[in-house]
Amino acid sequence: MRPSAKKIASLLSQKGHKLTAQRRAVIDVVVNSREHLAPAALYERVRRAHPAIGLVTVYRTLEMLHELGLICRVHRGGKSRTYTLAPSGHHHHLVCTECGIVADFTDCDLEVLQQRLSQETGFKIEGHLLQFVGHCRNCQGGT
Amino acid sequence: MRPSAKKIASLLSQKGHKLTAQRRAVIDVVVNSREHLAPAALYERVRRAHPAIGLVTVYRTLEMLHELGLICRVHRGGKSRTYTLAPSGHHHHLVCTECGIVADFTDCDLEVLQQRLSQETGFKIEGHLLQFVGHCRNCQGGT
DNA sequence: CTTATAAGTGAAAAACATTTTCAATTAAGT
DNA sequence: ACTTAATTGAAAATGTTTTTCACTTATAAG
Repeated sequence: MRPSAKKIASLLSQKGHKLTAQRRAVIDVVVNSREHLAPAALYERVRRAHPAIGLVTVYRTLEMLHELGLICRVHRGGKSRTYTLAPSGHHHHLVCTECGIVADFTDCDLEVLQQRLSQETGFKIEGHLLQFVGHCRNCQGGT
Repeated sequence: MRPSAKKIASLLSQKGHKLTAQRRAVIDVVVNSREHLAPAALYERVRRAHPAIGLVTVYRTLEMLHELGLICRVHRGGKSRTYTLAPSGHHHHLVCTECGIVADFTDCDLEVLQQRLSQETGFKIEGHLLQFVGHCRNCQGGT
């Protein structure tokens, strides 16, 4: 179940952050978007409800929400980051290289591999990034 | 076995590209570096052998080698790309978030997962990105 | 309800990595 | 050697993200 804007706002203030109109506006957009959005795209949408907001504030708010684990960030090849509401817990992505749509999935079964790598390399492994790329149903016909 | 500079150079000209001093210099650095290097870092090293080279040329050469599949590119969280000589075939990375060092590994066993996802989502999956992050042996003590 | 103040804001500038442009240079085939 | 299309490098353009700093405001205390 996706968290509501109210829930996120209240978590924010519990953590000692102020609840400004700008932050509410950013949270609203994130909560009401199914897609992964880049800061610039989010900024456009937020402006509809709050025309005076600055792009900087959007960046800052997204970073903050990300640090609190409330939204999730995906890096897409050098271009820009995208953010989306964090589904509860650990998950991964399936990205369409044609249209950029992102599907989520949750199970990955990497513990065994992780443990072996940890032993072999001496790394203390703290996380992983798993992402499949391909073409979504809609983009399979075309050139 | 890692390909030699000669081998790469000859592949380049086979593909109809000119063999310039600048390209040779970039190839030499890539072949002689064990690490994954960002274009700027590569540029610094190439300048030792070829002081007049431009950063643009380094970018262009890396892009070209990458398109030919001769070197491999890693995206590291929004910052910059890094390049390294392509080990033969499929492989993945283990990145230290402290010092940025990258270790490679080759086996990932994702076929089963991939097939299931493909069925569930309708995606035609063409590849995947698997990367572990953590702290390497040297960076585990510090703050 | 005021007040104090630390947190938050936005415009502009800085900081980056990367790409584009374009005139000058050069590798490689004839 | 000659020709020419590919390549180069400086500078400018682009695009994203961060920093700076003077101004504003949410929130807690009185």
